[in-house]
Amino acid sequence: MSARHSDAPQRVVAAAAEMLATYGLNASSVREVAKRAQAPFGSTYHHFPGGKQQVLAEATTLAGAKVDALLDTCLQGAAPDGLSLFLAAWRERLIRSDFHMGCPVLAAAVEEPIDDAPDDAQRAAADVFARWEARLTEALSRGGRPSDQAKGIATMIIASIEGAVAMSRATRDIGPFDRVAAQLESLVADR
Amino acid sequence: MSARHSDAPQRVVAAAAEMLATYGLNASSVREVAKRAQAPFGSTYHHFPGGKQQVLAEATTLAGAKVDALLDTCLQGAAPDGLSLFLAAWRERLIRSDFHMGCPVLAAAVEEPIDDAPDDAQRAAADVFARWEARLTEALSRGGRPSDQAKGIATMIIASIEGAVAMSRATRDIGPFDRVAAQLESLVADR
DNA sequence: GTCTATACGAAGATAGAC
DNA sequence: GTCTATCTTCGTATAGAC
Repeated sequence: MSARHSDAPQRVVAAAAEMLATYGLNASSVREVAKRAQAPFGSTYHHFPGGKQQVLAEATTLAGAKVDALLDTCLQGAAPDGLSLFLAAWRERLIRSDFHMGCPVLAAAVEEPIDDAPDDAQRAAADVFARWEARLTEALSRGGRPSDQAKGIATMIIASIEGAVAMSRATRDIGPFDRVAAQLESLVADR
Repeated sequence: MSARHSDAPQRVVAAAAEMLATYGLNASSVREVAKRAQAPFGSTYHHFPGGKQQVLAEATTLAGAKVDALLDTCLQGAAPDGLSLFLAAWRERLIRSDFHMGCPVLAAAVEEPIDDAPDDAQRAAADVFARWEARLTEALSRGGRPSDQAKGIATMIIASIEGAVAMSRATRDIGPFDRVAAQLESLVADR
């Protein structure tokens, strides 16, 4: 089952997601992304006619889908245990990258184009956030939470993890992340 | 009491903080910052020999100090009420900017230099986060929280507000921020 | 279809006129 | 001290050779 076409475009999108996580949106140049994907620079505009905007929007969507799949896996069990698994995965990512890798979706969310460009990556980030919220809300409801409470807690989980990852990155200290993780586990266990 | 020297450097730092909040670190060019500060471009390197790194690090520190002062003002009263005031200020900022302005400190935290540059802005962000945590921890302790609980809650407050602001920006919807605010008020009121 | 070579603008930073 | 003009590098994007 070999691919009919080159899989360079997939590698490009994956490399873009990695760059987003560490360097942010503006610093993730098409040149450098192609270089890290070991793909020729010129072909990028053949596979991605929308240029940089398209590459980074697709990278944001891909990264969001990966996290969504992880969430799905973690949340098969009971809600508190599932959250712990998810938190452990984020903790591992921070440690393994020596606090250099954050969340690519957050990167797309906080950098707007300086002119009035279409801002596709930020829209992709909005969709991803909504998807994560929906998945967590559903899991919390399944776990017995009234659905109005569930949505608030779901948003809180996403927001605080995003913030905690950023704080731990900046301080190069797992402390902030661990403190937020403890608060979240207490919040979800509570009833 | 006129200033002996021009106050252009101060305007430059303030303009840099504004750009950080909306466009992020990499997009905040020295040229554009000087232009918005109505300061001549060439003088920037006279006042800031450290170049872009120095301008944005100082902008991060300044923005952090402003928020710290706001926190201080809000937290003069009781802890739950003080938090509400602080949340209201952030909510206002999101709405007034039509969801375009986020937190400049977060911007400095999540964008690393692509080479192995000194990364002064990120270090400044780390200091700011630590300062905010300390201020909130102290206020919560004053409010009667055991100090081990206080620090965890303080970190949670900062992380979740940062994440919520980013989520509301991306989705152009105050919903995420309001849900997190409600969760935080319940967390702090709880005992 | 795939990629090299290039156009064009904007970035960071500096030299040197005033 | 203050700022204009410029150097160099790197960005996005594309034209056109293979």
